[in-house]
Amino acid sequence: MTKTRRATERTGVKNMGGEAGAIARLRGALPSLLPAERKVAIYVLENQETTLASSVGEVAMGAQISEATVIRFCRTAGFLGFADLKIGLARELVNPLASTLHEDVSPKDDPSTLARKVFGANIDTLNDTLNSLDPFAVDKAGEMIAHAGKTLIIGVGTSAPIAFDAYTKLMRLGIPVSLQTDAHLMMMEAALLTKNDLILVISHSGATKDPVEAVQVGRKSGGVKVVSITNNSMSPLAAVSDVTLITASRETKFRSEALASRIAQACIADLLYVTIGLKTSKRALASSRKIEDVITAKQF
Amino acid sequence: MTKTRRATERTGVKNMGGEAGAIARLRGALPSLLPAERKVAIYVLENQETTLASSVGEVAMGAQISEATVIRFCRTAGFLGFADLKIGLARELVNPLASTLHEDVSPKDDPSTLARKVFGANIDTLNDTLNSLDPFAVDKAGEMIAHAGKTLIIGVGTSAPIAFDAYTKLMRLGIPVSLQTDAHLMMMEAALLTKNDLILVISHSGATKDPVEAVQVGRKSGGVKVVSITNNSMSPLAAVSDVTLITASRETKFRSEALASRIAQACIADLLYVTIGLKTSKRALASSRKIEDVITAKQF
DNA sequence: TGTTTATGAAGAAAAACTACATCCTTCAAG
DNA sequence: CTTGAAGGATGTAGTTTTTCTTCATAAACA
Repeated sequence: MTKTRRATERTGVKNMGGEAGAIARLRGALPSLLPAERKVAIYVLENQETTLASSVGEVAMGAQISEATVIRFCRTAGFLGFADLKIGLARELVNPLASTLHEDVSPKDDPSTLARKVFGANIDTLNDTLNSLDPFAVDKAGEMIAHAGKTLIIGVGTSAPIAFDAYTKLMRLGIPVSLQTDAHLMMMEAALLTKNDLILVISHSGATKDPVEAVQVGRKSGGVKVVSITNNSMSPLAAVSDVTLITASRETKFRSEALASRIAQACIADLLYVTIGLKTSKRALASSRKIEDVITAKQF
Repeated sequence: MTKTRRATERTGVKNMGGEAGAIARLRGALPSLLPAERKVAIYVLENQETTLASSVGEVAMGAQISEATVIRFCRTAGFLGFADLKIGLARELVNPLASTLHEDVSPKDDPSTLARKVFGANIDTLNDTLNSLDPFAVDKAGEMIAHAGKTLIIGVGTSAPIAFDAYTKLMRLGIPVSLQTDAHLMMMEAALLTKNDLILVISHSGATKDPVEAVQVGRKSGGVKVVSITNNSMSPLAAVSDVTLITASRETKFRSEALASRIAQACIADLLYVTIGLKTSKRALASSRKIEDVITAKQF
């Protein structure tokens, strides 16, 4: 017990099997370690791959100290034991195969490579979008939707599924929302909106005629607010929007740009959903509880 | 030696400590394993986190077989032993501690933090799904869809937008595909399918009555093939599917699990799209060129 | 010189692994 | 169809290896 207390005092590590990454924990513990223990830490940090394949005895030999010290070190650094340290280390060591290769796909790719490329491309798209996205624009959009009398979501073609997706999300929150993916109907509904209302437009290019025209109708007749999700900040759509949320995407041969950006559009919709949910949490929680009850009845 | 030879012959695994990812190796070995060994493989695949903290005895108990079988399995699957398997597994498992931001969102989060959390959660979901996804199942599904007489895509509720999304993608490839998100219509259309046809089902829980019933109708009346995208490998849906593609998702307070998995479902649809595109590249290229021409006419 | 603390040696405990016995399954001969 | 031999699959029990603990010794400091 005395020893345990000492170790804890020295390193300040509280919960074993702790919260920080293994390597960070090793480094962080370094200054407060006893000389013999520090030897272990240094050896492990310098021989990470080797350590994974070694036993306590081998590490002890490598670090020129006793086995007991290796074990003591593991505990001091906040691991449950030597095995735990190895597991923690392994989790951080990037699997060499996992590294993203985001060149284009090829018919020669085996299924596994293909999966990594496609998922990798989508992950890159999300990262790129996150980096270029203006969080305050999202916040403002959320605020506007949360306080709008009614929100009309529109999108045609490949953007229609995303509009649909956004609709199911906002609907869940219990806010007044409607969806139109038909060019004629969206224009009709837009014409009926007032200045308390809002149109949320999804359009990759931002240049598709139908949704832009619907927006213009809404603006002219009722003075509605407009939030758009698009890949093009210079587009006609952006020009008629109060808030524009921009996606970032790279085109590849088999996945046209429009396709790649959809995942980013969906993710922005997701972010809007969470943002609005937090702003209206009482209503949102009540709504999602009601929804869950109903859904359960629909299952086996 | 005899035993080692047998194992090698059965699995075709050559280099121990091998080159493929651990999870891929486990899955790849599955079909050629003995019944008792397969139990271990299934247990490990379904309890990856638990396995990392378990001893041979605990895994044996969990999989309801002997310790010896666990060890034998490790060798058959191409690992040096149980410890090696654990290390391999740890290397692939996304370190839950590494994505510190993954905790739940809070009303106190500023817009920027919120954006990072939501995008981060979605990126994690994609990573998790990629790690647990069986690429060969995707390949097989792609093959089946590419050669099917006709593919009916179904999904209700929150899965409907994803079904819609999958529809627009496959449609682009020029393959015969239809979409039904209405419970009655999907059942009617399913009843008309023949054994050359295929149903692609999207259902997060895999337990929603309507799509499963539609699949049963299709199976009974026409003997159609079934591919499903779901989060639950043990679901009623999986039980009636020829190929099941599994998403991985973690639930958080404001983003129910069903919502989190949608991005993974969309990404799998994306992967199917690319897979099929490569298999039918001539037709696919011709189709997308035609589509691009038409779309341009719809823009400013 | 006494006390505290760091370290290692040796042995206890636990885990991983092996050898073998038993129990199936299969298949061929009666 | 039955029987039994052969071979393979699996579990039991024992062996080896590895991890961890205890305690004695050595070093540091007062």
